[in-house]
Amino acid sequence: MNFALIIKNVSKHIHLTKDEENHFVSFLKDEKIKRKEFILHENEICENSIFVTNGCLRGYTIDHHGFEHILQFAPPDWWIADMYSLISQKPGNLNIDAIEDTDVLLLSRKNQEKLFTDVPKFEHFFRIITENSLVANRQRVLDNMTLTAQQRFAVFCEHYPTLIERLPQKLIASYIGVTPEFLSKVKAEYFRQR
Amino acid sequence: MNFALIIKNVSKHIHLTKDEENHFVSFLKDEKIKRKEFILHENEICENSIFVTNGCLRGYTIDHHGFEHILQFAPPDWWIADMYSLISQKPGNLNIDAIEDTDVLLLSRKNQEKLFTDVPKFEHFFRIITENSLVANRQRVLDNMTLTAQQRFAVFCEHYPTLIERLPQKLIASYIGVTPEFLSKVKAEYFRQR
DNA sequence: CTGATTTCTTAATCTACCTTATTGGATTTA
DNA sequence: TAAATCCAATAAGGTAGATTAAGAAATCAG
Repeated sequence: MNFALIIKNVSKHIHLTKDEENHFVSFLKDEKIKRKEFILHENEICENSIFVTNGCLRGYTIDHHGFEHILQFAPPDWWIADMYSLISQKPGNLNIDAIEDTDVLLLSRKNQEKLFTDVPKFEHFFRIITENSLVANRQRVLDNMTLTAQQRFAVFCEHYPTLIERLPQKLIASYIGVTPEFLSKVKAEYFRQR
Repeated sequence: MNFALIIKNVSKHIHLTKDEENHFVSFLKDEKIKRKEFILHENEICENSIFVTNGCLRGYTIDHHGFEHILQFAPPDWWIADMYSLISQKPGNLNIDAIEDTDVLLLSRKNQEKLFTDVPKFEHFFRIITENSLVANRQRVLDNMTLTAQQRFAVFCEHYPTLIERLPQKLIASYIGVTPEFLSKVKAEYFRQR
């Protein structure tokens, strides 16, 4: 099992001793998810914070017309969870499935809490990444209110260049909040303009 | 100076001794903001987490057509800040001004950091409220993608009944992401339907 | 390798919401 | 108390993006 990536991820914000590293990884469980398989369904209770080491996940809801709306992609080195359900331990509205065959590490809510008491630095770590995530989400709310579809596509291209190559276009459409048909049009215009 | 409200707010998530309470409030600075006065302008660096004890603030951006888009209201018992700027200590894009004459308590970034080392429980507290805020923002992203203007208005009514009475309609329009004219129409239909 | 399925593109029509404008009432300010 | 400003409501024309449909291209499973 390869913990190098998650250790590097954590080390961006806190410094760990060898003992603390070992203690941390002992709380993790690894899992493999095949393309199109789910790791969380809506109406389930989310038990884990999920860290992606390989492949790519997506978190999305389905509206009452049956359309999918993607809240988040999780390529390698990213965390994903249904935060509402994870915190409240009530059934959530997020589906998480694999866009490609994917390897993940799972940190259960219980283990996370133990980790916080055993190694308080981790409380600091999760505060920081939660803050960063909050900042990104607030900006996304504003972008969705102030920008046109074309501008949102441009922002996505700048912000997630690796995802642009990796993802089918209709998933990007579902993330920026337009239909695949309209994104196709928007994209054609966007590239004509340069 | 009245610290009862902020102590009660903090006590929702952590338990403080008398000493810790006193230590905490010694870090706070109080300020009064008149209606229409600013406490933060865009392109400034946000130095404080702001806690409202009285009145009401709003956080918003201005787009390149000069239209305002409200990200957040802060009635009494709420925290507000330009999280991006506060964390990065770079110039932000949020304006924060007062909708009514408002009393606030300010916790500077520096004092907050001191607080975390002096009383680690506060790191826990801020992790929790940041998580809650993240959950609300993620849901807002999804609501904006999946709901019609009328449904978003209904959600706002349910979620913030006190604000509905308190705020002029055009501010609610600016929060849910429609023009005041369209909200007027939407609202008329909404109430006709019950 | 091949048929099946998924994905992308284009185009015509449609609709939720925007823009602009006007009116009258309510609040603020002088 | 007047004047100025702000605010809610309504209406008509305009636009970004949705819907539907259908063919082309790419990808996948056997």
